[in-house]
Amino acid sequence: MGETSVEDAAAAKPKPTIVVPPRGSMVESLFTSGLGAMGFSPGPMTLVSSFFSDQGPFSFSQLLAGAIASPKLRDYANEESWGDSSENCKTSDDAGFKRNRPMTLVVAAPESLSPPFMLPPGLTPSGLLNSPGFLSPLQSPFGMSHQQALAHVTAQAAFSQSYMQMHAELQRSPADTSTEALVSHSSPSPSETLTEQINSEPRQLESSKIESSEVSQSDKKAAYVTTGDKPASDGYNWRKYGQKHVKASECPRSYYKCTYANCPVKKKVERSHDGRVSEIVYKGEHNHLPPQSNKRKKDTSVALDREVNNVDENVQELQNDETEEGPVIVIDDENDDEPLAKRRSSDEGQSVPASSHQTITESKIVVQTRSEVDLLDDGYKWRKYGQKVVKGNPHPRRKIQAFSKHDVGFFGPPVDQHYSVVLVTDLVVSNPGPT
DNA sequence: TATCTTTGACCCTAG
DNA sequence: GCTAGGGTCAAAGAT
Repeated sequence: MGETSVEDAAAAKPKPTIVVPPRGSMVESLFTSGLGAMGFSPGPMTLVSSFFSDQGPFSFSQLLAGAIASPKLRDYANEESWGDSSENCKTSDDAGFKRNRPMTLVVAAPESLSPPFMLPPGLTPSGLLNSPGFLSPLQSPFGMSHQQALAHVTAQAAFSQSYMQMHAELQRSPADTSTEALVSHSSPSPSETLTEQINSEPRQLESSKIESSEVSQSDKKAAYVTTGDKPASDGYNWRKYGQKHVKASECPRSYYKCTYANCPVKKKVERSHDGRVSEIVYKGEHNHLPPQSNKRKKDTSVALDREVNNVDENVQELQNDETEEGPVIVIDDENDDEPLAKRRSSDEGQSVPASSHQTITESKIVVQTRSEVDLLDDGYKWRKYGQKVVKGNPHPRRKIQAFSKHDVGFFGPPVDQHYSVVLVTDLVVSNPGPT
């Protein structure tokens, strides 16, 4: 991922904002009360894209922008007075929006789409991205890194927006605002509904995949990225064929192949030093149904179950790390034609069928925060590994790195003492599974 | 004995 | 053409 492109992305577009409101309950209650009871059963991208179906075909990026730009949502934000003001959030004229917003979470939208979009209250970015209500790794069959989760945040936001449209009269509930409330909800949340949908029937998966394919027509890359996946329950058998330390990550990376005959699917699993899974990257598409019985080897099951447990632990810890004030986060999703990573020609041939449903976009997420980068409240710890003066930017750029794939340019405070941080990651819109 | 994991070496690609 | 880095192979060891 080129640093230049990150600079371009940061410099080219003004970043409208999404705001993390103070701890509240309404949207949270949306996620906890569940949409499943409403009888929804399309795939996740169907759900998201259907909200904007009357506006023509959209890429995932556009969907995200659409969520951000929703006037309904803005109206709702005004009504609820979730946040107080910030100069960085002067992307709309809604004074009410500015009134009560605390530290802000800002997600960028295309230039023409400026109204901010409110995220569920009561969640800091880290908690938000890792809460079960947002397709937690345990619930999602393919999980996501926190940057990828950012994209899901906006997708979920679009989802909640639609929900709010359908329930305009929904009253504000005094629900528990604690993270535990999100964890222990009994009825399926919208995200759960989505996840269950993905998990359920191959036929439904087919539908989901088609939707995701439609959503990301412009994407040219294949392979899907997951984090904190639930390997033990992904239904497939894997054989480890390699492990390596990669420079981009402090975590050792393990390589797995699907053991099914002639199945081209591979996955990479990265673990942190303490053995926790930090990222799982799938590549290719299964050409078979998942094994129905417990045919997996005992060792594999044990190892993978351990991964699942680790991911659970991670969610808990990140939630515990939450603070009241969240950073300003800007999502700038760009679908460029840059190669995702070096790929061997043999891989390209086997893993990217012409009709591949797997899509991936290289996403740049700009985070604005009042805090120093080391304190960036996204639930992860960062280390500085470089600093340089960037042409056209009076502030030195500090480079920080988290687990892997997150190349970050860090700018000085541009406005109102907010720092801009560009996260570069692989945003996934995909539904792995049998065909 | 079979299967799986480990790990060093090799291959390929990008810069 | 060289080098660095990621991905894969395959022999050896472990279970």
